[in-house]
Amino acid sequence: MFAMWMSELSQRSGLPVATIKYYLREGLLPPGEATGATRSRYDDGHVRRLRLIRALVEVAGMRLDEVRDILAAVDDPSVSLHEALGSAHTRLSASASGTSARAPSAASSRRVAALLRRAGWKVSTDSAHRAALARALDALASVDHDVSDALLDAYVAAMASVAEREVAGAVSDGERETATERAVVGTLLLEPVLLTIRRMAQENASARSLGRKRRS
Amino acid sequence: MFAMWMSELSQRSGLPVATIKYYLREGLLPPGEATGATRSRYDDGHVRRLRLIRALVEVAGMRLDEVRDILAAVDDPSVSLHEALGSAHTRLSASASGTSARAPSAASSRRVAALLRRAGWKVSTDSAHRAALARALDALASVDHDVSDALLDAYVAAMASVAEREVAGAVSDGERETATERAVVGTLLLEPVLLTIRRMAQENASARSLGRKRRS
DNA sequence: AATATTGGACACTGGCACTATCTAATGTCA
DNA sequence: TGACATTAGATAGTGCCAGTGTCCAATATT
Repeated sequence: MFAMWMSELSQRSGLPVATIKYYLREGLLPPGEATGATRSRYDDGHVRRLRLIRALVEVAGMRLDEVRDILAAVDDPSVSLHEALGSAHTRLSASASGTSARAPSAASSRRVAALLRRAGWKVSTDSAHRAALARALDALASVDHDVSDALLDAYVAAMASVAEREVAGAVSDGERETATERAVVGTLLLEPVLLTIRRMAQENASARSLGRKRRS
Repeated sequence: MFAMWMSELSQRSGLPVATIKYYLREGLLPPGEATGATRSRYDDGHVRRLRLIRALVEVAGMRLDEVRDILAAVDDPSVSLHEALGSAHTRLSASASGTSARAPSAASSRRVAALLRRAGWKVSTDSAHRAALARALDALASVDHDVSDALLDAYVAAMASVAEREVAGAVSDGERETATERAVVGTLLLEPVLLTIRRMAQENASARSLGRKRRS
């Protein structure tokens, strides 16, 4: 447990003092141990927390209030991980920036239910994910791009095979972090990794098919 | 080609007139056909365009300037699809909100190159995706959550299998839209679908494993 | 004792995505 | 033909977010 003052915390985290104070005010960073009226000691846990905040904001594209919710769940074991992730998920589909999250259509909700039934997955009925997926399908439909069940099933199969390995990797390294924090990181920070690999797969596929077509 | 005035465009799209004017100003929506100094005719292409904009913003979480770049690429065939998607991708990793996109570490860049070599994928050397993936890996490392090659390979395998079906679905329906628009929609609007299914897979997996553990 | 740092409070900034107001020109209907 | 509504275009204002900056009084440090 490396102890340090504010200025060193700022240097180690690479963030301005003013920003760290702001995160303290917003409840994103727990206060240091006060050693008087004008001084507090911070430790490497604070450094780690700041790095996590920045990663969540910069890599996962989360807003600070979402980050706060996630971190609260990481710290408080009485909040279920899935509740926290569910609320964080709202971001991607709908209430992105004030848009009142309209309810998904009944048709899409039924499609999601059928999908989960085919997959044999156990996903709680009131999970935010169900609504999020249904709304995403509605959005696709609104631009005349209905998704086939075949593609959805392909996604399900792909994610099922990947989820196993993700769970396996989650217990690999040491135990410096809590299990919940590892789960959060594994869920949120790996999203851009998966998405980028998907785009590469598409670039590869389209380059390949264009290559075939354009053979002079 | 349904022709209409501004008020009807507003009603059909569900957006306030002021917002539509704003999109016109910002170059997100092409101007209508002017029939005088104070009147223009719009058609259902404008309605479709507005729906696409809202879907990109609400579902894919894009900013308006990114949407503009994407739409410019959709309209102007001289801009390559991959360039447009590459620039849109920058969002997810780094310059999310002003943070100057620092360069990825050499180690991560090498890892990405090795990954692509193993996969046998053809991804252009200066593709934004390479840097994006390397930066995402750096972020993971910064929170002590290094990703195993095994997991990355699993992602590659999963996305390779999925990309085929995506390309197959891209030519299904009619030809009301341009090929580029379909590709954009297929890439961007399906991301939340994939991500949500991944979270469901994790919820299912964790519920299952907790169930095993907690068997009283 | 002189100087530097800090916690805490508060005000201010810049970017984004709208929203509102205004004007002059133009449709529309009685 | 005249009263009324609508619209393009220009400009200004709003609310939210994520910081930044400034001040002050209370310590540390030298």
